[in-house]
Amino acid sequence: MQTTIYDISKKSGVSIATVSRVLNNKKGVSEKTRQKVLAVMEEIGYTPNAFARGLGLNTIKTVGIMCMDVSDIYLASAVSTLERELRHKGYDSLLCCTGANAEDKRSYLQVLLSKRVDAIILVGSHFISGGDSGYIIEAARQVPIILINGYIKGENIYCMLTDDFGLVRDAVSQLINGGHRRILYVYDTTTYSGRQKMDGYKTALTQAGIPIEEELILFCKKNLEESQEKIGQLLDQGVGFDAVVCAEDEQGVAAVKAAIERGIPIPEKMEVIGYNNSILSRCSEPGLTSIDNRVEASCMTAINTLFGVFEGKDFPDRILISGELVKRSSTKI
Amino acid sequence: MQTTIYDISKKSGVSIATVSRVLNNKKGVSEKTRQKVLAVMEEIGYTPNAFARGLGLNTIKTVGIMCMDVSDIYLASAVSTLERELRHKGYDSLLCCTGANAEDKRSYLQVLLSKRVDAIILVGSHFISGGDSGYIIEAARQVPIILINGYIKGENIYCMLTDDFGLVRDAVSQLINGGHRRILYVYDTTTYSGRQKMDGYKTALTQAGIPIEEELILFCKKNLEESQEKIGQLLDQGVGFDAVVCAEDEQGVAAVKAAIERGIPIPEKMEVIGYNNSILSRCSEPGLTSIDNRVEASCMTAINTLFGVFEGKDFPDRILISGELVKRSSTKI
DNA sequence: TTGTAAGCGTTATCAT
DNA sequence: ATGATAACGCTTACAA
Repeated sequence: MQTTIYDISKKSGVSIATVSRVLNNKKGVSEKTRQKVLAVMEEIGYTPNAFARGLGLNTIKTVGIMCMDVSDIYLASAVSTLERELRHKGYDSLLCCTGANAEDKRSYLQVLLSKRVDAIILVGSHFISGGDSGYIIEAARQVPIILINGYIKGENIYCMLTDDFGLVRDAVSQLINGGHRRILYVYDTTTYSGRQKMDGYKTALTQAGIPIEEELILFCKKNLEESQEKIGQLLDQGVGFDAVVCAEDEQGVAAVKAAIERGIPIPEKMEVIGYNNSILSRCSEPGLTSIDNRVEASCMTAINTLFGVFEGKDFPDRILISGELVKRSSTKI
Repeated sequence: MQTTIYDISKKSGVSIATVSRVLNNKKGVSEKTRQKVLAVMEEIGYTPNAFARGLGLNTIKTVGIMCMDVSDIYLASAVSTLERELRHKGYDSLLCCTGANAEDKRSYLQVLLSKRVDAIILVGSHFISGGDSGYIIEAARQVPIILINGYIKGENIYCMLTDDFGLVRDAVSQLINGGHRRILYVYDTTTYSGRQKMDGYKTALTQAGIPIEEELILFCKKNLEESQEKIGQLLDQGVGFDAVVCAEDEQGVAAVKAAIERGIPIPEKMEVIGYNNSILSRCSEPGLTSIDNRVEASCMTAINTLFGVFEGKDFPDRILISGELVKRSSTKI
C-alpha cells in the first residue's frame, strides 16, 4: 500500500495539517517540526498522491497533447518541444495519438477532459479537416485549447498559424523565375494545411500566367518507396517536368531518388523542393532544399500563449508564424 | 464550474449511486432509469472526473513513459508503438522526456509516481548508464517498471533486451568474410547498449584474428554534419579503411555522404552499415544497409508483459528480442 | 431496483 | 505554531 500523510502524521506525532504545510512549503511551521516531518517522509519514502491534490485544487498540472502519430518526424519534433517547455513550467504532458479516425479523435478528447487536464494542445491541421470541429469548440468551454498549425474560430481557442500558402507560393515563384514552366506538385493530404500548400502552388502558376495542369499534380501517400515509384512512372511516361515541389520532405527525397535512378542529374536537369526542413532533407543526397515552417517556433509561442491565458491575460486568437526556404543542393535557385 | 454526478442526480431525480451505476454500465438499473440518466448527462455535457475515480480505485489507467527525447526517430517510433498499444487497452500515456541529466531523470520519475501512474516504461538504455539505478529499483516497489532495451535486476522490473552485441558482431563478421580487414567503427554513446555494440565489433575482429586499432574507432556526436566531417577527415588523412559500421543510422548516412563527397563509390570501394533500420537508412542514396533491432517488437512484448503483470501472472524478468540485418545498396554482402 | 453513507488522500478554513 | 474538520467527486458495500 502507498503511504499517506496520515502515516507521516502518526509517525512524526503532528497533525496531517502540519504535514500538508511542510509538504507545500508553507510558512507557519517551526523549523524543528519541519525537519522532523521531512525526516519521516524521507524515511518511509513518501510520495504525495496527485489525485487527491487534484481533486481539491481541480488542477493536476498536466496538459493534453493530441496528434495523429508521434512517429512522424514533424509531429515528433513538435511534441518534443511542447513537452520540454511544459515541463520547464512544471507541467506534465498526457500524450494522445489519435490516428486518422474522426470518431477516435472525438472520444480521445473526451478522455483527456475526464482526466481534467489543464489545457489541450492539438498538433497538426488534421483536427479540422473533417469539417466537424464542433466537439473542439465544445471542449473549449472546459479548458483552453491551442492549435498548432490549424485554425478554428471559437471562444477559448488559440491558433498558431503557419503561412503554408505564402511559403509554397514564393518557392514556386522562385522556380518560375529560374526558368521553369512545368513544375510537378506532389502532395499527400487535403487537410487545411494541405490545401493551403496546394493553393500556394496554383497561385504562383496563375500569377505567372502558367496554366494549371492536372497531370502535374500528383497525389501520393507519404511513403518513400511509393512516392519514388509514382514519380518515377511520371518520368518514364514522359509527362515532362523539370522541377518538383513536394508537400513533404519524404516525397522530396523520393523525387530526388527517382531522378537519380534514371540518371537525371540534380539540380542541373531537375530541381526539387521539399517541406519541413527535417532531417530527411539533410540526409538526402544531394541535400534537399526545403521549406521550413518552423514548428519549434510555433510550439514555443503556443506555450507562451497558454501560460498567458492561464494568468488571465488577453491573447489574440490567432498568431502567424513566419517560415523560410532553406536552400540545399537540390536546387539552383 | 464542472458538472458532477450530484448535478445529474438532482436533475434526473435519482441518487448519485444510480448515476454512478449508469456511468459504469453496471447491471441493476432499470432501462427506463438508465435512459433518463443518460439523457441528462448528454444534455448538460457531463464529463466524469478521473481524479475522484482514481482516488477511490487507486488507478487512473495511465502509464508513464520516460525517454531521453521523443524527437529522436528511434525513440519516437518506440513511444508511438507503446502509446498505441496502451490506448488499445484503455490506458493513457504520460510522456516524460528527461534529457541527459541524471538528476532530472530521478526527479521526473518522482513526478510520475506522484501522479500515481499504474506502471512506468523506460525507453532506452540511457537510464542505466549512470551506474546509479537505485532510484529505479526503489520506484519498482510502487509500480511495475518496464525497460525497453536495458537491464536492471530488481523486484518488479521487467526488461526487454535486444541482442545489440550479437547483431553488430555478426554484421562485422560478414564484412570480414567479404574480405574487409580495416573496418571503421563509429559510435556516439557509451550507454549499456552502446557498449554492447562496440563489444560486438571488437569481438568479431578478435575472432577473426584481426587486431583492434584505436584509430579505427571513432567517437562522434549523433549529428549528420559533424559525423560527415569527422569521417571525411579520417578519409583525407589516409587512415585507410574500406568499410564502416555505425552505431546509428544518422552516422551511417554521414559515412555514405563523406565517401560520395570524395568520389569514393559505394559499395564498390567502401561498404557502410548503419543501425536501427530507420527511415534515414531508406532516404540514404545509395540505400543504407542497416541493423534492425526491432523496437516495435520490443514495445509490443513490453505491453504484453505489462498486462500480464497487471493480471498477476508470473513473467520472466528479461526477454530477449532478436533482430536482423536489413540489406540495401551500401553493402555488397 | 434504488438509496445512504463511508472512504479514498489531499488542501484549506477555522479554531485554539 | 498547530490541530480538527469540511470539502473535492467518485465507487461501493450495505440497507431498504
